[in-house]
Amino acid sequence: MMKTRPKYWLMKSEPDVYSLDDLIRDCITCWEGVRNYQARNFMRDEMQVGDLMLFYHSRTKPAGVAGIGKICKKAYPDYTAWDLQSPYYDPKSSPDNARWVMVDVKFVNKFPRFVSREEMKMQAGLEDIWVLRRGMRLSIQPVEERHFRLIKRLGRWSP
DNA sequence: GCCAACGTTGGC
DNA sequence: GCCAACGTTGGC
Repeated sequence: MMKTRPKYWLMKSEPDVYSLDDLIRDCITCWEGVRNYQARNFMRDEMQVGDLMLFYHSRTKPAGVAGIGKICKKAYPDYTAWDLQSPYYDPKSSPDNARWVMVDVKFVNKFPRFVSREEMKMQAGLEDIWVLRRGMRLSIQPVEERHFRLIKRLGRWSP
């Protein structure tokens, strides 16, 4: 049986840098600054317009899922990589040969209940979600549909 | 702020 | 191409 493409994602952001509330303000944002090959490959090769993502707040207390966004533009070159002023500048990337990509994400929903990492760890059915794996620090992760459904239920999202 | 677990770099 | 050293991530 052929493995199906993931349609759900978890994307990490440090709220001090960019939070879900920032996305509410902006409505749409470009997800710049991903500088990890595995994460890039997920965006470049697998993400499609219409996919839903869990907006995960990392490096904060508490960490966890704040809400939902939707991929609204497929992968295109991350131009911050060739912007000398950008913290994401990478001399190995250029307009002729873009090494990094980004997607655009549109705001969908802020959970009525923040779903903390602690709660996720307690939750039966989430034992094998990537984000809870030991040592897992990938900033873009595929999420199984059953995990996505469970988390949006915990967040009391009823579209 | 500590530090374990990763990912990347570069000497050999 | 190995692997030690270094830099980063991110929970705690």
